[in-house]
Amino acid sequence: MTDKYVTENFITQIIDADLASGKHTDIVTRFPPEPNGYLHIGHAKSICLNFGVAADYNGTCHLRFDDTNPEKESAEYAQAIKEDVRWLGFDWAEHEYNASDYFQQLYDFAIELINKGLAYVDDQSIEEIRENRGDFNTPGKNSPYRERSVAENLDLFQRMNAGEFDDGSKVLRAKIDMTSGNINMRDPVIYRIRRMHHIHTGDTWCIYPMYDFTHGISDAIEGITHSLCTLEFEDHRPLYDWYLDNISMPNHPQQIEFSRLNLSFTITSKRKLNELVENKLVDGWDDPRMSTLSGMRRRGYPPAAIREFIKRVGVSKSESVISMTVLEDTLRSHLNKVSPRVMGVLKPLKVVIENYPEDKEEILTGANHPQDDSFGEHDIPFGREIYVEHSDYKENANRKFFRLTEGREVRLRHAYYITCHKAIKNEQGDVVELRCTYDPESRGGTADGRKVKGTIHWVSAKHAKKIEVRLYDRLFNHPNPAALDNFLEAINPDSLTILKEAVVEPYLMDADQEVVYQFERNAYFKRDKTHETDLPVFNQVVTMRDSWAKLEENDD
RNA sequence: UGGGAUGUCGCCAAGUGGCUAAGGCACCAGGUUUUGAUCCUGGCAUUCGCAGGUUCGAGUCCUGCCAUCCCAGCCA
Repeated sequence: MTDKYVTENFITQIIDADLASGKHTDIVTRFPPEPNGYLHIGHAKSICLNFGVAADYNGTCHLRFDDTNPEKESAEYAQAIKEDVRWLGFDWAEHEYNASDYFQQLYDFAIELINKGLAYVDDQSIEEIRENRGDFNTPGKNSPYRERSVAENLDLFQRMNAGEFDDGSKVLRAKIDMTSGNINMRDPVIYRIRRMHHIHTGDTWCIYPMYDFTHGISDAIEGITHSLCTLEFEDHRPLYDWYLDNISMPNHPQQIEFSRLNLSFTITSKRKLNELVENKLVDGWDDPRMSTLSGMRRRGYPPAAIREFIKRVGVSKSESVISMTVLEDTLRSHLNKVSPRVMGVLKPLKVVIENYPEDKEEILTGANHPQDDSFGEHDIPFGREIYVEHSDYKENANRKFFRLTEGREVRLRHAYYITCHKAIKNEQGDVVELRCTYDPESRGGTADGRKVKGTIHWVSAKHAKKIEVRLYDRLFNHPNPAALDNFLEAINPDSLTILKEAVVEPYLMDADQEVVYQFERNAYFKRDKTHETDLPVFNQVVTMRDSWAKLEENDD
């Protein structure tokens, strides 16, 4: 059960019923992006659902580019989409298609509709068509060209295709019902004239089919059994069905709609994401704060964690906004199991251990994972001078603060007990160094049974490797930025913090740079390969849960 | 105002007329712990948008109302 991609939901119930009734024996789904932008977390839901359902039912999932509008599409986007889908962990094998592969068949089906008297060429202008479509309260008016003969429509449509008419001067429309309550059924446009170079068909066509006409027929051609899409297409379904019912097509896929994924404090609108990039509010489409798959990849989100997140969220028809904490918890619980531990100090404070010999050096060992021995262990150099986290010292600490303060003993992780005796301040009064002593007998821990509550992380000053660390917070301060008049006003000015003084133990720099490491007591980090400066850059994936911070907050 | 949909705990989400309304996140309280992490234990909806009705029995069926979302591209 747990090895499935998708938990039971209303869609899998439909599939189960279709399998039980014998309507289908093999399940075929499809992920149909338009190659006009980058994929984001919302697409991840569709990808995981379509590919996941196919995998769970031992079926097939096609990747189909919905490239019916050459105006907005590019091969670069298509390439990026393929990379993202693969990265998420899915494989369409040989089933990569384009809606444009079917342009000839689509054209022939349009001819069939004309021959059946179900489609006509309309000469009305775009404004007239809009005008005559009516609105929610007013039924539409039939086009004056609606009753043209089949022969005339055939002639005109063929000439549209031959390039005899200007862009926008004519369209092919389905003859359905201009008074329908469903505006999609008020003689929808099937083909428009648009002289534009297409990423796959080049200049062979000057007429392009519309989404509604193309999608269902493409599904049917490919033998898709269940065509899963988002809620806003619900009232397109009658049209999807109408086209398939009125052409010579034996199979009829079932369109099923589910609700989009919305994540609190984030944005998933192509237009708005683009605005962030254009206005240089982020460092490109793959900025680690972006909700794009490329951004999450660069941030260090493991694909398996994203899949798990989508699985946890479930599939339904109710509009929902998933709390960011669900994503964070999924990330943490995944990372906790797979991340090797390492010590890194983000904001270093020097500690001199006065009773540790000047020239002495020791190699200690630390487990790579506290609960899983199979991760092994690694060497950690120790010496007289070390760095500890600045926040692990507090001048006036209460009893609940079990870290460094004058006279208090703490444990250095994987090392000795030290006791702080004195804090050295600079002229401004900032603490710049701590003088401590260590207990040589305390290595390994238990010593004489003293109770030492606090254990802090550290890095040997002599062996420390400097790195740049980038901490990320939510990009927006508002739980639903998309709902704002101007979402840019909700931008969190502190979404990125760059730390250039951070140090890590040498082991990290020798280890695999592809994996996400836990800097103990801090957060999970992954090496940024894309935009490095003079120092190695590490991106914060997600922080650890911090009940101390919560405690402090509640005390205030 | 027409058409389509949705309303179960702060956020998701099971539930398909019959034992005490799953589970996750969040939150709260405790325990273990060389990460204030992890892990473990316990708490957290007398009630399912509201009001009626059917039934021995309703979150599940019926009626009415209310709220929210989507639709008037030659976009997808």
